[in-house]
Amino acid sequence: MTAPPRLVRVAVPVPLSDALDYRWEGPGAPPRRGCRVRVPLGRSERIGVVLDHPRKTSLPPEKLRNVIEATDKEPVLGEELLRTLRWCADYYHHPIGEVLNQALPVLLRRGRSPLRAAAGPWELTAEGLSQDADAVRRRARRQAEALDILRRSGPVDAGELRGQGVGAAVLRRMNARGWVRRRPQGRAGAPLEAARDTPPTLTAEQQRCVDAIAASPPGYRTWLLQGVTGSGKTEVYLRLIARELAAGRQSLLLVPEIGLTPQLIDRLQKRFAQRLAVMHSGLASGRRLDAWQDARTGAAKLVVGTRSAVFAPLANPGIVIVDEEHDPSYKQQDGFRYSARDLAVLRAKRLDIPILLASATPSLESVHNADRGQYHPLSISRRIGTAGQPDMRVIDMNRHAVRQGLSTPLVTAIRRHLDADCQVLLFLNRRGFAPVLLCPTCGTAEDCGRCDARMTIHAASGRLRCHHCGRTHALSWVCVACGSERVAVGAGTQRITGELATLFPDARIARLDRDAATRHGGIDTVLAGVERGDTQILVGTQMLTKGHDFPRVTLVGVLNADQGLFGTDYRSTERFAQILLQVAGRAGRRDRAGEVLIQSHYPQHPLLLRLASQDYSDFARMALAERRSAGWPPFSHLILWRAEATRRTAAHAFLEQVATAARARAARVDVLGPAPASMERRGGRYRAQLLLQGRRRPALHRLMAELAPLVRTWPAARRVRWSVDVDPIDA
DNA sequence: AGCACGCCGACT
DNA sequence: GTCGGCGTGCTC
Repeated sequence: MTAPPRLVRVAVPVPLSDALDYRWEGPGAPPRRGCRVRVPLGRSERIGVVLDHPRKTSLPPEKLRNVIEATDKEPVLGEELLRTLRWCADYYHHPIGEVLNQALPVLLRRGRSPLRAAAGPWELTAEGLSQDADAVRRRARRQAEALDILRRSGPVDAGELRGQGVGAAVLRRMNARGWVRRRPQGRAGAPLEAARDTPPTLTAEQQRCVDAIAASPPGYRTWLLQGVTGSGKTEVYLRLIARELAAGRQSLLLVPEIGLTPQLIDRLQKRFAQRLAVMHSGLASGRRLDAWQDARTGAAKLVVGTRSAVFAPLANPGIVIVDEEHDPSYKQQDGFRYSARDLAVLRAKRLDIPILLASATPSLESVHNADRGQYHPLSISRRIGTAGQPDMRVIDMNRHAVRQGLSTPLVTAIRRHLDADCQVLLFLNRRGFAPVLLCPTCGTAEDCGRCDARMTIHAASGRLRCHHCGRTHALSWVCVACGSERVAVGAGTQRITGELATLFPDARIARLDRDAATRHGGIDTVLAGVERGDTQILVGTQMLTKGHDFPRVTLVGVLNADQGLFGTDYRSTERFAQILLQVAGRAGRRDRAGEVLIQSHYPQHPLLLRLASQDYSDFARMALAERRSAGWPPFSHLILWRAEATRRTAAHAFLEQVATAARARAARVDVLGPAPASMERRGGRYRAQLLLQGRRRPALHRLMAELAPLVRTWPAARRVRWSVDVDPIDA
């Protein structure tokens, strides 16, 4: 009688729907759920996470392979996260191994120890101390130097050692020999600093929000805070975080993009310096692991991060806060397409703690959830200070002279505000000099050869660039077709900036868009210039809309509102309203009254008229009524299959196959398409999509639970690039 | 996704 | 005669 094999079910980071079974033959008990293991896969090895210890497997015994080694003694993923991630794999119909992988910092994915990441100083071990430096010197000069330094000065930071000629590779080798080790160090527990700012007195409305949450019974509850721009939502977060700190609990604060919210991070640091862990994709992998570890151990009492921080391990969570909850950057747009906002709510529910979703312009889903009693509404309707709501007006572009995208009334207003020593913000959602290079003689525009799009003129570099695939080439004003001289049609931020320079030769003008942000010193430099008051006119794209507080801006100009008025997908109205009100909210803060001017050729457009009142709730009610009558989310649910291939037919044929399989199984699910994507050709690939729409989620997910694993086994699925998008935000 | 195997063109 | 193109198939 041989004992039955001890089995472990391992989620391996490959696009297979299910976890794989392995045999555990190692000494001792098999690793626990949530521990990483190194396993053979085909001819290579992977790091996977143990999900289960099945009694038996359906796999023929000869195919069962052994776990190579246990990577962890303690689970890297706790029960709560494991369950949540399992749920994610099911809900988003994404391979479990890839979902788990995504939730781990990259160093852990590669098998590193979570503990060894501690970026403490290096020190000698007893073994290292006993080495004869001179004997070592003959074979390894650098190692001998390291021995000398560490013997002389005790623990030394890696940076310091590098300065003295001892690189990371040398230390790694010595570490492998057991001569040196990294002294563990609590990174978030940096020297305690006194709070450097004094909390301001709350307004009555702010206080009501804090009190409502504080007074509610402990446990899960979703609060939806709708607070107009400039109403001091951040201070509400800070008070809630402080409450949790006092109770010894952690707070998780999600923000759309760290790079665009330096002011928020700055405020958090000033108030909670010693207990803050910041998590975002821009961090070096070591720092990221540090932050992850600090969150996990509880050393960090406040975890702030972008989308991926929703998977932060939390030792002792007390509250979750999602800032600008409507922001599209909470939705991952490739691979495992999760919504961090939705998952934050799910996690809070599982952790049984309150969650606050906040925005001046909440998503219609959240408004709807508040309307039907799922979420508890809170609101702040008044701004801090005496400024009040800005005055908003639409400029009829058909009735006024326009030069390079700037109408006479707007130019007059800019002059007036500059004369009053105030700042001006101009919003134009279009980078570059001009969006079209047109030949007036033969009427042809220069297209990107790889996308269904025009090339954008970037005058500064003298090049043409496609904003969709990044392709660029030299700019020639001579028409390739007929030899005539071509012209730049339309205006981007560069052109506007140039035009302003001629109109206001003495004004200090800056530009904030992706191009400007990546080139000189970045966003920070531009923002600092505006904050200091050096910059008088700031021209920018969407970046302007992301929560900056510019106290001296009194005029906001929206240069081309029409771009947003005629979107194609069901969400474009909502998106436009959010962008418009967010950018308008930059006008006038504290004690300065604001003015917003919107340039449009359709001044009577009902959406513009409605938004001019700046009553977002009123807009949301109307938009939800439209969604209801059209049967769009949140009154139905969507799952979008996308496919792209170098040949148009391949993408289409694949989705046609999916559609056929779906229709054969669909009960109470509408299968719409396949249809070409909104920009069919992009980067030389043809893109198509197939939409599954259902009144109720369970029917949709039952269908997908069968369909997705099935499709993954199709050979055809290997020949096109495809993905599944549950709750797409651009369908 | 990797990574092999496997069968057809230009080169040490 | 081989190196290597990517189609096909599999991974516990």
